[in-house]
Amino acid sequence: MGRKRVTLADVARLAGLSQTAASMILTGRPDTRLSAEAHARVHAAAAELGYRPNLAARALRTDKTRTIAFISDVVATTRFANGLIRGTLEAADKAGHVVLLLETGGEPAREVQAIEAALDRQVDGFIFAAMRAREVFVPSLPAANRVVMLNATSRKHPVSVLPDEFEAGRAAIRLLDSAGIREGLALIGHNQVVEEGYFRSETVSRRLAGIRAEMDQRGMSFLAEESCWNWEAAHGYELVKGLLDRRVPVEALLCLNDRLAFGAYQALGEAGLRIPRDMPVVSFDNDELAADLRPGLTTFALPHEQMGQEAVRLLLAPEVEPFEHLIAMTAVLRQSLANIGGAD
Amino acid sequence: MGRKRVTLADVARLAGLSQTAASMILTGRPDTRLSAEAHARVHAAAAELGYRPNLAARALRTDKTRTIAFISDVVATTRFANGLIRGTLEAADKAGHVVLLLETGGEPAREVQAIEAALDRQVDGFIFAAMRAREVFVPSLPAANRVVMLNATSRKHPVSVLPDEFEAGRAAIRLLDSAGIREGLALIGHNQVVEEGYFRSETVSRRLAGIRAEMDQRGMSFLAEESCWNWEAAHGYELVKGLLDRRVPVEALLCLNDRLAFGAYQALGEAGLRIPRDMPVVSFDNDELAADLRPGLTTFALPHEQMGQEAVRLLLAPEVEPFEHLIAMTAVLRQSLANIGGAD
DNA sequence: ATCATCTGCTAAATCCTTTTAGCAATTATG
DNA sequence: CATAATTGCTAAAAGGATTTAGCAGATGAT
Repeated sequence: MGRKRVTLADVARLAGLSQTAASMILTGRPDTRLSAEAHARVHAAAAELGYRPNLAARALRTDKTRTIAFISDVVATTRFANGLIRGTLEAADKAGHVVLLLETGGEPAREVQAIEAALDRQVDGFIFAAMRAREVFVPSLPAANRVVMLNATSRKHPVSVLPDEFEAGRAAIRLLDSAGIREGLALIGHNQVVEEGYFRSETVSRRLAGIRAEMDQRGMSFLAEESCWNWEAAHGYELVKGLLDRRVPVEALLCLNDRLAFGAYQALGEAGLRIPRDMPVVSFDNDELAADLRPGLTTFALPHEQMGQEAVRLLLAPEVEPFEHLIAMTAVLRQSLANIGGAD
Repeated sequence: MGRKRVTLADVARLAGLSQTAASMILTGRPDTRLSAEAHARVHAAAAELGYRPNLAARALRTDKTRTIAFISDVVATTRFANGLIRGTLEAADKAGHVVLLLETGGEPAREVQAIEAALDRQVDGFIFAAMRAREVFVPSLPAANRVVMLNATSRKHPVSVLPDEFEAGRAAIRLLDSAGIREGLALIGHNQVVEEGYFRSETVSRRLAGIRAEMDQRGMSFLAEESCWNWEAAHGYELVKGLLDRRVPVEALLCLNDRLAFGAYQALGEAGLRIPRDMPVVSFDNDELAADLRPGLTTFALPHEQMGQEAVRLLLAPEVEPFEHLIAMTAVLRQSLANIGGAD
């Protein structure tokens, strides 16, 4: 009940040594000359009393808090956040750190507030995460602070972690080709503006660039490129329905994300077309719903969890190359593409 | 560059007053007798220097950190987490607090670790969140700590925030009845064990209890109750396909969650049945996918965001009734149920 | 024997606030 | 007019760690 917190002084007293000695021993200083016996006594005393250092006091002295700030634009609307946060949490935990979660809604004013709140608490580093990979405005920070951009890029802060979209684009084409699909392929969700990288997603433009590069190399080309602004299920439905209504002789779909693919499934279902027999479908993201679709959707997974882990690793590493760190997107093979040995 | 952090002493010096005065003025103490002029000078000095208090120092002195710990079993697997976290973040932000996010995977050892990490950082309160509402084991905490259970219950900690599942169950039946559906109704996802509340979900058993209570009152009963253990899309598919194969003359489906409903859609689609004309569907959760289904799924929304907000409110309120605080689940009307003025 | 070096340890300062106790001058009270 | 109360403010302690500077005794070098 009324027992006060155990302090270092208590430990020192029980061990019969000075606070200095206790501190040095417990923090594991390297070149101290304290005896083995002193070490043993201090550790024993700490264990006996259940000593836990007061981190506020330590922070006051050392300016280190073993806390990292995760500042994201939106946790809310997107299920993508989960993986990034989970990976971050996991890696932080392993490194004995803890995560302060802050959300800005992408509004500069709230970004400034969030940064100040984090600075006030003397976090050891910042992870700025965007839910759609893009160039993010980051208000200026005292130079000493370490920053990693997660699923985002920034002029000021060159260390960033991104999915390897270009390579995924290439791999998707290779996968289709190796399944015997070289013609009659429709691209669902092409968007000129996105492709040029002006808006929304830095990386999705690379996804497309990878697709086109690999197709060029193999002498392939799209039979149709259906374009839309947003990439929701409803848009996928409309685009594919349009294709079918116009009787374009499409033989396979490459959807730019899983929600578009979901919409495509709906349109194909209504038209009585079977996947993959009548129409194989390949997509990107590995959204949760990809596994729930019937048949399961073959898709290239955004490696969010690994990205979160990598961000923490970079943040805490003694030194780091100031580059983009690309994480591979692996194919998740399901039944929407036939002739391929499938896994879950 | 090399400029050090501005401290309270700097502010006091510039204002020509003592640190004590500066502290009292900036923390807005009520009954101090400092002159209006002193107030003005201190505020001016603080503004001029861009003073921000060192929260570590303050925490050391006051034991308050304006930080709350959000300890959850799983952020990962479930999209439900988003709403809870977002609501928490929002309300915390409004109250000038910040959120430490910790994940335990439901493992007691990690729970203990997470609590210690949070205690070490002197958080002002704990929110324990479970992704499926249930009784959660919480390792013992120093009695002084405030605790709110979010989407969870605990013997030790009586303040909890839960969705009002019972009432939602009743409302679902009322909604079906008012749409003219009184017979031929099938329940998808019934599960004896869940209903008795032994496992997984404290609240889903109430959902069922509400359904049954309202049906009894109206003299209604189910034509079929299809039971399964897990509530994934695949199970919904199997159950509904089974019903159709057995030619049970079902006229409407009440699914216990949206993923089951998703599976039901798939089975109905394959059988060539139209929703809602041939088969209306009503469900629970308002999962993200409910809006993306065709037709849109009418469902009772889990009010996760409000729940998160309420949890913070309760945590920071001066005093609180040690009860369950139930948050209403509102109907989201879409096209899967006809004869009802539909929204969105 | 003398001086330097090493060994094993500690006293005290420091980080930055908040808070307690109290001082000196002024005003009110009997 | 003496005493009490009020006003407006400050010095110093406290909170719990880390770190700097340095002490006393033992050992080694010359």
